[in-house]
Amino acid sequence: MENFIPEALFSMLERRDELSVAERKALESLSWRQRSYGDGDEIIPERSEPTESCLLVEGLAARSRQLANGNRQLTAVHVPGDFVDLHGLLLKVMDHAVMALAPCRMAFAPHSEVRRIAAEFPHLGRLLFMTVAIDAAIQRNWIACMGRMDPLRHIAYLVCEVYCRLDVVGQVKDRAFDFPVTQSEVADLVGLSIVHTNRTIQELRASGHVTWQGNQVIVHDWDGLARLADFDPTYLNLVRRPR
Amino acid sequence: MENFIPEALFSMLERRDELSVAERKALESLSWRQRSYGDGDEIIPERSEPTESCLLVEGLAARSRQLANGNRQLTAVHVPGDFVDLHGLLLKVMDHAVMALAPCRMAFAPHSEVRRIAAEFPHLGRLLFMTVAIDAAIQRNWIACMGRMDPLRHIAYLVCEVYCRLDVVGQVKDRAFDFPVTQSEVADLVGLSIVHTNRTIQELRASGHVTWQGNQVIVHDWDGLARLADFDPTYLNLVRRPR
DNA sequence: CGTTTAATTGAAAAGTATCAAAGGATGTGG
DNA sequence: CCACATCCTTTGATACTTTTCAATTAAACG
Repeated sequence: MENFIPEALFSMLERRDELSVAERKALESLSWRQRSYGDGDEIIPERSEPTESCLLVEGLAARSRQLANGNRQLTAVHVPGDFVDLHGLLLKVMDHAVMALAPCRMAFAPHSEVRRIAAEFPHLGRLLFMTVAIDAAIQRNWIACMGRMDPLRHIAYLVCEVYCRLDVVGQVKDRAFDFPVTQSEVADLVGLSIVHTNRTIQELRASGHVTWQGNQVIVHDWDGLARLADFDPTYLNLVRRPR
Repeated sequence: MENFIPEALFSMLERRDELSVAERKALESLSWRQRSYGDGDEIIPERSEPTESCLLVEGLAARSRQLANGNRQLTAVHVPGDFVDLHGLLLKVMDHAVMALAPCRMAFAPHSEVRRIAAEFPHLGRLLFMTVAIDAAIQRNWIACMGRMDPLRHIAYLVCEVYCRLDVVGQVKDRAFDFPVTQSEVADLVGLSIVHTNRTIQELRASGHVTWQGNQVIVHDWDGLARLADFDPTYLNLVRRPR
């Protein structure tokens, strides 16, 4: 893939710290390989041992864990700009799968090269690993949502988070964004049954803070929604500062 | 603190990869500062901006998130050897607190020095950031437990995980370990009410796989317990290989 | 030995899952 | 353009799980 420029990754990182020209060039210099996936496709299988890190360029993806009882839990959502598989670089064996929630374009770069630029540019390396730490922070919040929030607030929180993360990469227009997931997928995100998820989404609509029809979500009243969900974006680290 | 040797950290890392002499020396050379905490003490406050990373040397700690509705959710347990606050190095502002679940001894090292050795020894840096990725993997599993497992399996899973992690640092003897947490804390770990947690622990005892009296947990039938919890330790990355 | 904290129990209320079915939207082939 | 199939959303009713409230018992501590 000649001359692939990971723009969304730049947005994601530069929202948190400054990237030097050399660092940008280093990221561009990786031998990126691009590939597209259809809705529901498996991007990285559970138990596989990837040799490339992958970056979500376009679309929406999720981490998925299949349980013995047949249930599925989605443990993370990924938006364009997310370096989805740095985890695999550090951990070797996938303990979960990565799947496309919608048609996706992914860009892959060899672990060896990522390791090399991380060693050569320690600050860039820290920024890359920071994205892993941000993923961890997001997951901690999900744990809190699942354990101690009622379904209405939990789903409201999900909307707030996705809104903020999509906004970073310019995918929110006029307080609206595209969220191409079925209610069954939302159920697997929040850990509820489909029926209860449906009723909760209706309740959220009735609260008046959002319109959520088909794949489009419009946030009419951000402050009210954030208050409802007790949403504090600190954990997303949307502050530009030396790291 | 002259000549502090982070033995538990060595065990933790060497269980995953080989440490060179230079890397060990680099870790020993940090200007460690040690401090003790009592049961329930706050080690790192929410919203603080730590300038030191902290390592749990002895005791048991947890990450804690306080919600607006007054509820508390514990999002991680930490055992000796865990570099609890690398997150703070990468993320700057704490989005949660770290607290002592039992009397703890912590060792602190300045972020600047940790950054320096990570840059100077890229492989060691990767291993340190690997611990963040392992924390993330653990949290993903917690999400799956909370969302899609019934309480009995969830608590069984917690026992399996703590067992494995304490075993890495030599804290399991004769299939038994010390687990100095109240049922109210277990409730905040798994996201259930105290009453239901109590009943579930009784159910777990009745299954015959474990004895859990006071602070001592004895696992009589590891295979049975792991089968009950659908526990697969892959995500703990307990395999020694180049990373 | 009294005081406090933690563990345990019972019963009622609230929340959630499951089952079964009915609408709605979309896409295909005739 | 219609008939049909498919997938998703929505609804109602019932069974089950979990929380909450209110006590009681047990253990730890000065």
